[in-house]
Amino acid sequence: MGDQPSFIAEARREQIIKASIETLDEIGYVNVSLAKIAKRANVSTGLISYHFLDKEDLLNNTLAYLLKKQLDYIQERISKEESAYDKLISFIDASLAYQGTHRVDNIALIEIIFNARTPDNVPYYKVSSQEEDPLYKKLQEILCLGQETKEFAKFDSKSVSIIIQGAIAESMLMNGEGFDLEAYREELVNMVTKMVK
Amino acid sequence: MGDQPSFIAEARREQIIKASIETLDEIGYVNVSLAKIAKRANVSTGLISYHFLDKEDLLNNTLAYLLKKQLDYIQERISKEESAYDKLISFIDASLAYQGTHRVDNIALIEIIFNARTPDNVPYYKVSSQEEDPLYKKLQEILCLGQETKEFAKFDSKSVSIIIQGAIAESMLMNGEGFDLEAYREELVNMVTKMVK
Amino acid sequence: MGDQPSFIAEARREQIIKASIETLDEIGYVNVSLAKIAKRANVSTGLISYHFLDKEDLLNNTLAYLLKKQLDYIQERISKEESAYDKLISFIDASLAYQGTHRVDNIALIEIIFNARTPDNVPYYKVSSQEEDPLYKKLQEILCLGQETKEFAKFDSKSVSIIIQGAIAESMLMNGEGFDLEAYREELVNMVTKMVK
Amino acid sequence: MGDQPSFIAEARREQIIKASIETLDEIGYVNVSLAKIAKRANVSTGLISYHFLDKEDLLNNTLAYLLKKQLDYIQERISKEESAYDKLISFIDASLAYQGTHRVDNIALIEIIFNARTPDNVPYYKVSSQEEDPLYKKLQEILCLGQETKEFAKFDSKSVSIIIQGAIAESMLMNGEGFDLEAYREELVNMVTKMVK
DNA sequence: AATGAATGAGTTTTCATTCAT
DNA sequence: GATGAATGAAAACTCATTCAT
Repeated sequence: MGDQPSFIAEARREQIIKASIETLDEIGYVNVSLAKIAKRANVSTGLISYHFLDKEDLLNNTLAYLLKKQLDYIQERISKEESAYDKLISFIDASLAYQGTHRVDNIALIEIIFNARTPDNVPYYKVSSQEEDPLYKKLQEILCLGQETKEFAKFDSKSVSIIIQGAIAESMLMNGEGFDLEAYREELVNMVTKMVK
Repeated sequence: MGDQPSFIAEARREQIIKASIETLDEIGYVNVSLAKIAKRANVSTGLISYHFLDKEDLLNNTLAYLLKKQLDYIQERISKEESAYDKLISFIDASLAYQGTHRVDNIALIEIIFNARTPDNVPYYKVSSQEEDPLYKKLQEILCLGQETKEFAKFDSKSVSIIIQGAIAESMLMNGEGFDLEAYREELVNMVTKMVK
Repeated sequence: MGDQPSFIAEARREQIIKASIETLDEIGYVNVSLAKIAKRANVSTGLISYHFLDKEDLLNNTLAYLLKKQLDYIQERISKEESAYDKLISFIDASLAYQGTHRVDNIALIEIIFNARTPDNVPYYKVSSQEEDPLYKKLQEILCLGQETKEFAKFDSKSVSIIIQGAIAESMLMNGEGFDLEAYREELVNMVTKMVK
Repeated sequence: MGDQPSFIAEARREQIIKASIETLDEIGYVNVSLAKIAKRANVSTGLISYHFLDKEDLLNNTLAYLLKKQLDYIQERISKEESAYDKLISFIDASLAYQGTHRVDNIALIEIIFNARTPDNVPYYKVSSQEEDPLYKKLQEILCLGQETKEFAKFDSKSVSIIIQGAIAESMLMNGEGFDLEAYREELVNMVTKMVK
């Protein structure tokens, strides 16, 4: 009747996306198939094709879902802070915290970004950087703000945002007994403070 | 009579590994198949199975080849420096330079590490971190050396090595017109100097 | 909603099983492939994988189908007789008759039993003997019944059932012009009568 | 120089045939490959192709080797007896004994006979029966001899030889705890005596 | 909106065989 | 005589996708 997807359709799409996330975490992008996602979602394979154009479309939607979830989480924390410095620390804290509390989402995110390619074979990790990534924009915004308010020293905000994002991303890959997230957070805040002040 | 592989076998293996690297760069881990690698190497698929146990074995050998190549490159640069600080800057310079001069190798490396999983589905990027990665060991070694010689201030060498590695790794993903590697290098050296001194 | 396979699925399964039987007869277990069975059944290979777990599963189902068919045929004949002796002769007659009227089924049965092995390489002909084979049980039952009713003399029913089954099985392998089934039937009944009376 | 195969060639052929027998026993006809036989014989696959025309030729030679071994064994025992009856019992004893003492050879024999087919897809078990099989001929010879000497009663020697061969063959398939070969031998001799006298 | 049946292409792997050395 | 390198075909199986119902 209308153009909007019905409630039930929207619910199904989310159900499938969630199954997709769990499957990505469990067996990895390479081993993921629509059949396995369908089984986990308790629906038929045909239904996935009905709700999504194709496999690529499903994974793009899953990626968008994950990115939005992460962005919302972090943005909400930042918005509570006033000063640029407090926002920056909050950005780091939230980013690190998200890894701990949303492990499955995080793995799924990594799996898609580092495995998916556009139809002309450009890797997503090359596409979705800096220019377009809202998290990158947010971080740079904070750094620029701090420089405007003289909270921060002079530096190339682009480069520093890459360094900070790298420090956050790299810690995602750490696991096992050897890694103490709390200690890392403290040292990272330390170092970032040295960098920007 | 010996157990060592013959010259000709070794040459073929390297030929196949190189074809594997180029194919990984071009179409990505997910789309790689033995048939495509074979076509690029101008050999039959059967020959790949003859020289390698299976696909996993081929990619493990490709990974080892790439890691050794990268490590050799960086280590050679570091060894020319005397002080811990010079070694550290050299480590960063060499790491960034390697990205520029070995683009294809680098993409192939990323593709394998972020896509391959062990038979029981543990991602390689979780397996091959810190504890075992010789590059990580090298970096930490330099940091500890600097602290012993009082060149560097006190800090948690593990955490700082993650930050530095993250800054290097993150820049690998940058490409396109927006990114100025030279400027990034300069700012990174700047910031690392602030961190360790 | 139920767990039972749909009518159409069941029909397809039987169609594939029948194609499997014909193919086994024509080219033998060793040369059988899913592709050849699919071609004979006029379906795609994928459909076989859709309806059966794997090749082993298909052949196990084919075997079960053949065994049930044979057992039903023989049991129906036996049940019409009253005395143990009549049942015994009926068992032999039915067994021999089945070979003549179900030549293709019989070859397929032999092909599977003498060629298939369990995943740990135990031949089926070692697995499916005496203890479990319902035909063996039936035969022994008849022999024991005859001994209880004093129709038969004393003898080791296990051994005699092996002798009789052997005589039936061996004749399956006879073909060509030289073999006169009717004469064999007569002599076998003769000899079995001598054995049990 | 001459036309006869050299000693060394003959030795190699036997080495390969023996490896072939062991492999047939272990993994069955269906799973046998030249590569596996070569590995067991500690030679290259190429060498098998050098000494035998092709796979079929190797298995035909293996079959001939096994049949001769079995025939020699049984014939040697029979020849020691004088009367037809003693020869007959000796035939049965030797046949049953061979199974116990040459288990591996026996399995290999079964595997070839029930799996191999001629190029036009006629199963070996249909080809090698009665008319041509020397063991069958031997058995029939004994039965006819006994009838000539009046040791035995009148019966169709062809049919009875099938019954006896069947009784022997069937017991080959028996294994496991349930089967008592000694008891079976005794009862079989019993019954055969009833049949022929 | 949803399913299950079906396809055809593509996957990895194994195989018998050949041949230069 | 013997090897190891190489091929091309065929194997079993999985997959994304389509479609009738």
